[in-house]
Amino acid sequence: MSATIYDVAREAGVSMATVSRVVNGNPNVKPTTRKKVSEAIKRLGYRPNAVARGLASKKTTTVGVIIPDISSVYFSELARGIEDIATMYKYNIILCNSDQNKDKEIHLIQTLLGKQVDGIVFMGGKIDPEHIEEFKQSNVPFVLASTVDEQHEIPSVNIDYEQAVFEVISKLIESGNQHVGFINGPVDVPINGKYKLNGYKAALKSHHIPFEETLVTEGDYTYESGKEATSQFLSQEIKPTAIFVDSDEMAIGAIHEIQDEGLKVPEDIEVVSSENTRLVQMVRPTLTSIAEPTYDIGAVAMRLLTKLMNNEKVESITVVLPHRIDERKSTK
Amino acid sequence: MSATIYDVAREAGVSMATVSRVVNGNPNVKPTTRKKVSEAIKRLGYRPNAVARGLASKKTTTVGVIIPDISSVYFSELARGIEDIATMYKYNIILCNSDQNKDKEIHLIQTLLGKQVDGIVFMGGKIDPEHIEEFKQSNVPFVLASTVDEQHEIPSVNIDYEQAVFEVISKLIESGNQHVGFINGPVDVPINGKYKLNGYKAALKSHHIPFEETLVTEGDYTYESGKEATSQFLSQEIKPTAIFVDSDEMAIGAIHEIQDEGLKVPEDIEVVSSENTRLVQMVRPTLTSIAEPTYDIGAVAMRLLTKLMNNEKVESITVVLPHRIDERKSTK
DNA sequence: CTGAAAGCGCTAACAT
DNA sequence: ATGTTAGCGCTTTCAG
Repeated sequence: MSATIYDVAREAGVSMATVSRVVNGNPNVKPTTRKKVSEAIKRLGYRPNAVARGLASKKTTTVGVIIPDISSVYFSELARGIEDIATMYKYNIILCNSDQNKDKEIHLIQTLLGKQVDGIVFMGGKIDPEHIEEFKQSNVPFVLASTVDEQHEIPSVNIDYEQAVFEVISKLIESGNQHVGFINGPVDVPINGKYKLNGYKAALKSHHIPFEETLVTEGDYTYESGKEATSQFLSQEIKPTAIFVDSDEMAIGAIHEIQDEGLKVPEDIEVVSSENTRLVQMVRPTLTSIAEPTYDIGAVAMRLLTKLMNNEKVESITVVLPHRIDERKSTK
Repeated sequence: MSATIYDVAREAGVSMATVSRVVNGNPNVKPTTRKKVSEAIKRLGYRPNAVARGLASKKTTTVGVIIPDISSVYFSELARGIEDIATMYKYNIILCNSDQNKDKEIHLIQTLLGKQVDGIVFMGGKIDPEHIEEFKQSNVPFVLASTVDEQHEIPSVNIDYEQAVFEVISKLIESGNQHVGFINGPVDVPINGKYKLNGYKAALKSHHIPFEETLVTEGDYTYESGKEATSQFLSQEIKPTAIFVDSDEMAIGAIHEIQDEGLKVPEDIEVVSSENTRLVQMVRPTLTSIAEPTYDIGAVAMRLLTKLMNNEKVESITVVLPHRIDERKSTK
């Protein structure tokens, strides 16, 4: 067995309260006794038991992170942002994959709360009343990262997806494209089905271009689905001369499908993507993309959570990070 | 405050011991009392406090995962394998990025042990005596994933890197390449500097080809470093006609550099990669690669850890998973 | 089948 | 500046 605070106290000839004080850096300890205790600690190889500490103090310095899929490039960059800031503030993270499945999500929240995490960063698709209920019932703060709560009740960190898509589509139209295709992500998640789609429609409208049902489709973020959607576009009567794709992986699929059909990007068809992961550099032509600050979304979300856990004042519960559009070789 | 086991006991008119039994599925409870307790639990919205349970039982059902960088495609796939199996066995994981920095690694181990994790999956570069010391001092099991301990003292899950590289290089030689380049990962990690390099040299030797210093170089796994290393190769007197690259991202860099120089893959230069992540499908030509079962390494490592935590018998402490070579369009 | 009671290792008043 | 003393919420003998 490893040494306990009691062993250290005995070894150093002081009470456990004093040991606790030096372990926790409490200044009310005479330097000489501090030294005595420190030596006893070293001699015994004492390491504080965080579980006991958590039970007594009701703080675990651990936060829960619920993420759809850590093996996705996009989410793993987000996760890295979260973890870096967590580390900076001395928190550890319990990482859970939800696969965007609501039952799993609810179950994970329960498990994490049972483990007494001090807060939770949640990434998911659709937030519905059942989620909100869980968030509110719990007595620890939640922050949504890259996930929107349409009611703006829950703290969240995002970019303005609608605006970003509006800009991209407008640019494409203004540079002469009358038929702009849109390969969206699953539309049951509001970011896609609502905000991004709205941005797309708004851009068309403001340029007096009629909305064409067949130019909008849905993929599942895989390379293959991007390829298939593009294949469908190319076989239609109304073919797009530019395609906006909701993920880098799908966008690479789109480019390859276009090239496989003997067409050129961007000469024949322009392609714009939406995540700006490292992948954009790894395809020829390199991908123009909405530059979503993925890492930063995670980092800012975690930072916001630390404030909430600390009962610090926060200016705004809903933070919207700026985005850019990084132009590369897949557009003219 | 949320309800405690004591509240439930009172509500149900039983002792806390009985509540504990029903919560833990102990069969020694009369069905009627079980029912009474279950109802009280539901009524009060009772949720067991895992921290208290952990303190009393000395088990946290949480394992630590130390990983170089979760945002890397390779490691995030490994992590997903770990997490899936952990979930299957009712464990949660505390995920920590080490950046392959030894001081951080040691510090993380300390932190995780302080949090009383039941076991640790460790991924890193070089395992040296200081690590081994930590592993042995602790009283919880460790498993190395995709990380070799040259002494075979610590349980680990890997593929046979030396053999895999031997096969790849042999194939390349046998199909007519006299000059095979090798862009390795950082050689201070034994998997690269020792095993993979040995495999490379052994293949040359068995085909009576002299080792050529300038055909072996080192990258840092980034796209850019793959491109640079290749550029260097192409400017040399002795140019490779085939290149084996230690990561998909670097391999894509290599392909692009070759193409940017007006050469063709595989006609002028063949390229083989080594991770077989999803990236291999996302480049043209698609990448021939050593198929390392990344997800499985994580999954098997976690499974091994569960056995160790459970004091189950394990056939072998050192598991070597099979690998394949998946041929695609970047080789003839 | 159920209850009583003693901790698990630590923090946090409250004393001194 | 240091010690005493309750718990924190649960598991786990040990009785009965």
